[in-house]
Amino acid sequence: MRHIRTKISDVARLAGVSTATVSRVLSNPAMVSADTRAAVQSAVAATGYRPNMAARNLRHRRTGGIVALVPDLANPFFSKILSGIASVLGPAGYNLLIADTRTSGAERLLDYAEPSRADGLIVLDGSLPAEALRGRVPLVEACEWVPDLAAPRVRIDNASAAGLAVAHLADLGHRRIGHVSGPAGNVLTQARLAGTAAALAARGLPFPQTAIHDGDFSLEAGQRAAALWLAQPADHRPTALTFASDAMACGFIGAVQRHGIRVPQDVSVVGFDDIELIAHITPALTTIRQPHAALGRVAAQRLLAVLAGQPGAEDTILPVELVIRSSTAAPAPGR
Amino acid sequence: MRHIRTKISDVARLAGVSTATVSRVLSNPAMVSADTRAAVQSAVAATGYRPNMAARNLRHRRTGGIVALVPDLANPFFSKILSGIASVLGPAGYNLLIADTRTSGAERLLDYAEPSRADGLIVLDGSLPAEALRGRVPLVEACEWVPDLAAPRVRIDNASAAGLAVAHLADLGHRRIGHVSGPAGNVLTQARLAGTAAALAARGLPFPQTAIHDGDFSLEAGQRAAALWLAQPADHRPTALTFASDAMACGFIGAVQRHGIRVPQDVSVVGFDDIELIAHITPALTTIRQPHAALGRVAAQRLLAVLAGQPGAEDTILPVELVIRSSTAAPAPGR
DNA sequence: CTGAAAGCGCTTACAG
DNA sequence: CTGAAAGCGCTTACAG
Repeated sequence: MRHIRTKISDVARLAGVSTATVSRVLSNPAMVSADTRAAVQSAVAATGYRPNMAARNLRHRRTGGIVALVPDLANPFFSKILSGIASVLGPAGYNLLIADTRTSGAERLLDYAEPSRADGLIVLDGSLPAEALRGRVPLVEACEWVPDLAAPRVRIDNASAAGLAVAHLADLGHRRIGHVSGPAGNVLTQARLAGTAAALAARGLPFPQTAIHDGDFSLEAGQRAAALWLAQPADHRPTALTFASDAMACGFIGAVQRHGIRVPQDVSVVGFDDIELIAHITPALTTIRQPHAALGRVAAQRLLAVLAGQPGAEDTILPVELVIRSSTAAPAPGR
Repeated sequence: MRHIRTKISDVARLAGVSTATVSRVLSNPAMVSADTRAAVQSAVAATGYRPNMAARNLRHRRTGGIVALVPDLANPFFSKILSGIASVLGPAGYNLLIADTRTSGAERLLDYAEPSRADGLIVLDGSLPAEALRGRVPLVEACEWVPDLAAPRVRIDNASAAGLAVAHLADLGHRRIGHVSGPAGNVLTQARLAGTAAALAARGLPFPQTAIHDGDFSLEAGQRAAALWLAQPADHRPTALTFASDAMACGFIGAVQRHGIRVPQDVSVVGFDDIELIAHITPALTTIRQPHAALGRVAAQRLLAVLAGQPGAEDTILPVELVIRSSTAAPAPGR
């Protein structure tokens, strides 16, 4: 089925020129006279020749590949980001390699940061060890970031985004506002929690420990938060909650609804991310929209700039947006 | 920041052996005497040497990469499949390259099917041109398939899966059952539509043109189907609908709920896929569960088998499961 | 068990 | 404008 691959020497023989000339026609046609060029081009067409990338890369000391290090490929949150990355890397002539940092061990992580594996790295996992990444292949961080790693970061302002959600609820008249956080140790968790606390403090609203539920971004964490919330006395528990992810907000809403609680009449909910389905559930979720595709695109563009020798050290902060839908309302009178 | 990469000759010099010996210690240590091996290993450790993949691949005439051709990376449907693929490719020593067939042109498609680019292909897009893929790199098809392309396929039995949904609704007592299909021309659309028609016919139930809505798997298509369904007279329209995707089912439910229609009291809905959120919305969606991660894993395993020289021509059919939740019930009396 | 040498398929100074 | 030659960094028959 598969025939022997034609190589540059086959084309050279057919065109009656040297391999050097064939190579020049392919990479820098203007260097070659029109006649020779035409002869080579027809030989290329006749043989269906396509250059061997491994050989070309070896010669150029590059790989043509960029690795995206994803914390959890199975999480749909990353699909639009990866799509954004792919949309700029492809046209720029780079391959997109994807590695799931959770399933691949630390040893493989080092492999990915090898110059012979990839020309650059897009790091989407802030929990990676800085020392494994430092001083290796050029990289940019997107969404999350590794605390002690100096690299261009493309991200949102998580603290003020979280503040936006709080402000919206406070404006509606809520006084007891709770927060369901991301996983402990995650950089986003800390930033969003801090932003929540700051926004609450700025309005003179309380933020006791009991108003904070430890989550992990998952649907199940939202369900667990619902169980805890339901267990609190109705006149003490928060009348509104902000969540560090839409998935958790969704898990919470589903769980409380099964207990006869109405959203937003009995409790207001604000998510975080603006994943796709969330606008179509009932109630449609009020949330903080992250520019998923843009985060991926801009991260890829910045990496390309670094590879082209224009680092530009500052972080790129992309804007978020509060999307008000139907899961938030003024608190019930008397609450 | 980055120092010159150490290469095999550096290690050889330090260990006082030839590059051939270093190479042997790395790839086939048993070939080398214990003393030499130890000397080489400590030289490797001292220099932090890691082999250059491009060179090794060139010599081996392989790339170490597998390309997954995805119809739309932004669609979260693929995240678990890709995760399954990555979980077997990584440990097997392959890189996973991802290409979005919608954003990359036909020319780039040919590039991906180049032996110098990838050792194999996992095709997740049935709308690709067979001739571009034929006679090139080894490949397997997963989920979807290209009609005229002979290759191992890893998929579900879409027709009987669709039949499962119909049978469930018929068992509940529904007589007017509709279907919202996938995009025209898609192989899954055809199989699921045929399975729906066959199951309906087997039970002597009607399946008029008016009971079929043309969808495209998207949330918006579900909304459009809702508008059409709402426009039909209540005593004529289907009392239950099966959908070719959960996203469409979700769009439908959201839209009809906003019009005061209750699911499942006023209309029963069965989705297809079992994506993550769907169990947490209200009502929780009854659906056909596809084994997403397993589809990816098995596809990768079959490709590995092909690359190892054990093709095994038949398709692998993975089982599906009807997951009954809360979006289906007996039709209202008198309907 | 080990080394010298050829070669994987390209590209690019260096001459001419 | 074009060719001969070296070399990118490995691996593997082939000798010994």
